[in-house]
Amino acid sequence: MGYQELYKPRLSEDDLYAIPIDDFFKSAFSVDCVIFGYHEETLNVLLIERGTEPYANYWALPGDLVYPNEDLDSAAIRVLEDLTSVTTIPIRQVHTFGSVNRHPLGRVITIAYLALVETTELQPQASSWATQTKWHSLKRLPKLAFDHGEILAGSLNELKRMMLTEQIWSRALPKKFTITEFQAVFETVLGKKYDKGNFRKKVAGYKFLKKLNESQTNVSHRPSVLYKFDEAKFLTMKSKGFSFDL
Amino acid sequence: MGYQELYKPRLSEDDLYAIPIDDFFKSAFSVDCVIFGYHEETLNVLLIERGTEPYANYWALPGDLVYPNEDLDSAAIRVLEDLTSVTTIPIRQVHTFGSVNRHPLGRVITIAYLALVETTELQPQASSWATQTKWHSLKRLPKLAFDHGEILAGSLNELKRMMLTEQIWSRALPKKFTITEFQAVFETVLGKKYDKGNFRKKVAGYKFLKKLNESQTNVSHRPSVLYKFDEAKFLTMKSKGFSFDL
DNA sequence: ACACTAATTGTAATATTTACAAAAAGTATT
DNA sequence: AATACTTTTTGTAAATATTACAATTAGTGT
Repeated sequence: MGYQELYKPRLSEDDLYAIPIDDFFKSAFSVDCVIFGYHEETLNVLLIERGTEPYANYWALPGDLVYPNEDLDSAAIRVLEDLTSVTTIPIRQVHTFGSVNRHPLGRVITIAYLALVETTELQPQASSWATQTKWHSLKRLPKLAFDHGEILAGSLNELKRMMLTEQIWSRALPKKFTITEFQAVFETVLGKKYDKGNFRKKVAGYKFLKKLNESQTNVSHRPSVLYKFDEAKFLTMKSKGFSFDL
Repeated sequence: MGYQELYKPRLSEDDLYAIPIDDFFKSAFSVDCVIFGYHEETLNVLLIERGTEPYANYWALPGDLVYPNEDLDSAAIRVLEDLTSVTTIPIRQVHTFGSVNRHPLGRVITIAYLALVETTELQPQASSWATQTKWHSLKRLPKLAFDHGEILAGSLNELKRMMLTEQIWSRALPKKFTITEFQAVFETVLGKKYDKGNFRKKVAGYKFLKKLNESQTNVSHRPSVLYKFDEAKFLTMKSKGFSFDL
């Protein structure tokens, strides 16, 4: 009995018990990293150009197969570094994509991870089998390899959700930032505009935004006071159910 | 070179290219279903007793290996039915758990799915290698097989999140329900209490809760007006960013 | 000193939330 | 039939929060 016949989606109980357990262990899984980059009111995503089959010369999310003795989270960090030299950014699991025919070489499901960073904080450099790595504006995307278009779309939705409940926005800003900059990140990612006076009043009161005794310099207008993010306070509030209501 | 040596988490580029691609295709994946059941202010979870190794005689989430030509979502539905005879409930992917040593037979990552239903709407019946299936109160849980304790804990958090953004609560209620019943589902799952007058005023205005020309009968107090859920209206509002603010 | 720009504060009109209290609509009991 | 009882449903006043702007402030550049 060939595979196609044996592994039809619904098996009778007898068929089920007839499959040797080892026959299940013929699949692989990969991780794909959706690295969003924010800079000056625009949102980008970090892509690589594939230098190897399948989908050679296509643009793709940085991703690769997971080693048999490697945890998923570690794999995502490792793969990202292998392909783009990007390191030490916090990534979060988003969703697992597992259509039967999504990969031409066999059954490969992929676990998507995402991050949001300040575009200029990273120095991506292609390595391993990636021939290029480049930030792409979300407004002009090339055709992507595999089902990466779908993965990207799903991850963008998840990013929007996380903006309101997680501290994921914090890496899109410098260590010290103004309320105006803070507002711009939310406006860009969520695609909404807010009144600046009202936004400030709502947000400047949060304990996790710590006002510093410092202001902008060299701006040709009233300099803005700088704030920094107090992650510990944020996590306390989050554990009590905090989320942004913007 | 043995596996343990070859597949150390960080390989040099030369090592990487030395691994034959087929060596990656030695893993398997499973799905695990976290079926929460709500009934009269208590929350349960549906467990099976395993009749087979590994973890024979342990209680576990209904779950099993995915066939090589089976989509993940289909697999979750199929496995749930195979083990518990439960069918036609909507399930949602939650998270993928992939620690290297989580499964004694080899590298198996598992994709967790969850659902929330009215406990009495299901007639679970053990079948296949499940020897029993039973609702367990979340307050008194047995020791679970594999990492299912962790999966359950994570899924409960996800359930709470989904209560505010998805229509997942709708299956915990009968077709026609009172605002008081609606409130009790939220109170139970989220573990909070709300003022009944204020809750009603906030919620009864939502377009997706359609007031019927019907009331409770045979209750020894003022009978409550019945409502039904208009899913289409909910989905419209959701696509515009609606979420409960409770 | 004055113009210019964006940050920051102020404000009045609305709208919402909160904590209760009161009324309503049934059944059960006297 | 009247009264008690229970939970639903409506009402309300005080406190808060939101909204849409306007005015003020604190710098730089001319």
